[in-house]
Amino acid sequence: MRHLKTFRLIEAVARAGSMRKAAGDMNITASALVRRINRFEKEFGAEIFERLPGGVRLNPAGELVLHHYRATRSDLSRVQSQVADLAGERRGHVSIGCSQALIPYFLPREIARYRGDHPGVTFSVNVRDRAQAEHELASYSSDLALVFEPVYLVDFEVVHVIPQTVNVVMRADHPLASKAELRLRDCLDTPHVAPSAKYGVRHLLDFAARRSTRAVSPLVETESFELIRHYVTYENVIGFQIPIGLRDPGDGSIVFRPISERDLPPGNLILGQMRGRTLPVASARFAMQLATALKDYDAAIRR
Amino acid sequence: MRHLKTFRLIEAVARAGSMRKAAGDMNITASALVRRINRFEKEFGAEIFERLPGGVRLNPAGELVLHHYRATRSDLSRVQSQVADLAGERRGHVSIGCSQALIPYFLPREIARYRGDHPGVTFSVNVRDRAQAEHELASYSSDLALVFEPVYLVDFEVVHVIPQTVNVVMRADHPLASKAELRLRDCLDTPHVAPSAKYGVRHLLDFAARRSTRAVSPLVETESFELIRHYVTYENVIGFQIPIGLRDPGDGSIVFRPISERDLPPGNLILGQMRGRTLPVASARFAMQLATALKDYDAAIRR
DNA sequence: AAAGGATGGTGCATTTTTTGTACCGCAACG
DNA sequence: CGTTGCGGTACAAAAAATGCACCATCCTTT
Repeated sequence: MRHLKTFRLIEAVARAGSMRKAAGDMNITASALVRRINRFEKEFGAEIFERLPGGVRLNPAGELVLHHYRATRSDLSRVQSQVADLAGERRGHVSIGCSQALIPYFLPREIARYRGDHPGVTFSVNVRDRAQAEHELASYSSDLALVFEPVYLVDFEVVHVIPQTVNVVMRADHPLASKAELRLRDCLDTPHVAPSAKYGVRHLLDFAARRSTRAVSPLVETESFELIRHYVTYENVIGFQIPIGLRDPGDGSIVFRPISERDLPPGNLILGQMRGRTLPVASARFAMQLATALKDYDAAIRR
Repeated sequence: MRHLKTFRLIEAVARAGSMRKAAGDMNITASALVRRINRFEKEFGAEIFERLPGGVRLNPAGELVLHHYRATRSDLSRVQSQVADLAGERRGHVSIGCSQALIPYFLPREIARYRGDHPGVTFSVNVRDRAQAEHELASYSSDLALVFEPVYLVDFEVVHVIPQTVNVVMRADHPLASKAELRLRDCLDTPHVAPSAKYGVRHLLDFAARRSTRAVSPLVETESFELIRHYVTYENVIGFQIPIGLRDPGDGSIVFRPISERDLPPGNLILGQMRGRTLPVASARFAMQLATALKDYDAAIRR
């Protein structure tokens, strides 16, 4: 779409922080770019950039314009995919920002299942912490977010939610493995590995620990749940993860046990989108599939 | 905004039903227009118009594109007015589609009051029946609708609602003028003037009459409530209108009496906008003012 | 303090894009 | 069976966007 070229340039300038750099990025001359920007500002009726010594920066008006542009672009591609859909082509693209727990089992299975029905649809899947995931929805960088314990920004709209109890992960020969359900104090008294503060699991643990005037003091703190899952097989300590990110290998190499709800209320695993946005058909349909899959999963682990 | 020129052309073609006519309307050559449309369809990836012998017509994909364009244009002008607002200029434009009852007293007063605070803001006010008013919201032709007994299309979002009882309008020397409240049967037994079927007042009357196996049989049927209001001063018959469109002149030339709620439930006077749309600042602010004005008005006529 | 380098901005020639003119093939209509 | 109006196209003219060389300004470095 040629019409939107100026907006792409504006976006490039905002990103680069300098017209000359942006010109280089977009393979045009600085002069051409400067004139486009200036002409746009004149037509628009207001300046979009602050001119600073050493570069430019978006002013508040520019932020609004950029947001408008992103909304427009997203809506146009929605229209395109909708048209392709009614032409029977069933193509499109779905982009998801999600928590790490969804990466190993849940999302791959669901994506594969969806692509089984609609081979023309492509996906981008990116791991994001809960704040990032919501921010990317607001900037139209993602269509969907599937995150544990989101921070609930204003533009976040819940599509589906299931509760998830934090589980302890450990080797089968760990002393705590014999119990069916663990108390929080047992976990805190035992050497443990934990995710860093920006993750929902840690947030719940910290909150519950504070309530009993205790503290989470991990011997290894990491941003990677994959590391946690593997670390407990190398040193006989415990880790934490939510059930949807876990699967019993069956060989007893690792087991997982829920933490009692008396100590730690279940957190919410939430599928969300940007408030008020009409998603492209493919994303909307995939969101529906995810919602029912989450519902079925939740029903399954409760029986 | 030059970028949106192609869309304006598409709109013109859709309206004219023919490329050559549209080219004339837009003061360009048919060939230029044809190429723009064709190039757009190629870039967009689908045809937008059906080519018929004798002209063209939007296909479903084209309807989607046109809708996208209108949404984009509306959002851009919203951004512009928002920018103007944060620059302290307080200018903008508000367009309203409303029922006739709002024309003589309520809207002029509210608009004048608003313009007292914000002289830079301009208005368009158009009388529309309830179906039209809602349709114009959906096509971004109006920002707000203020209608009696709307038909409630899917995209209609209620901002504020107050009940309004249908009143009988007549001269002070009419036999029915002596009663404080009228029964429906008295009205139907008396020669009466009524609005045509597409208006909410008539809809309520018809509905109530059917319930008592009667019928509204007006001796004059009109689309103009102004005519009704004046007609009853020339021939001693009764007419109908809702209170917000009436004001006691004080000289006894006309009086109005409510129809008993036992016979005719109050209808709803509703302020609405398009669902999910972010209005320009001026329109949003005026909508808030209207909402409180309606609330105050309703409280006043109840005491 | 002077020099150097990077920034946004501008005049002018050049290239790319868009438009206008003239024309074609086609279908409906009288 | 020609006429009329339709969408579509080749080619030249007009218009717009771009690239190049250059300027004034500011900050950093020497």
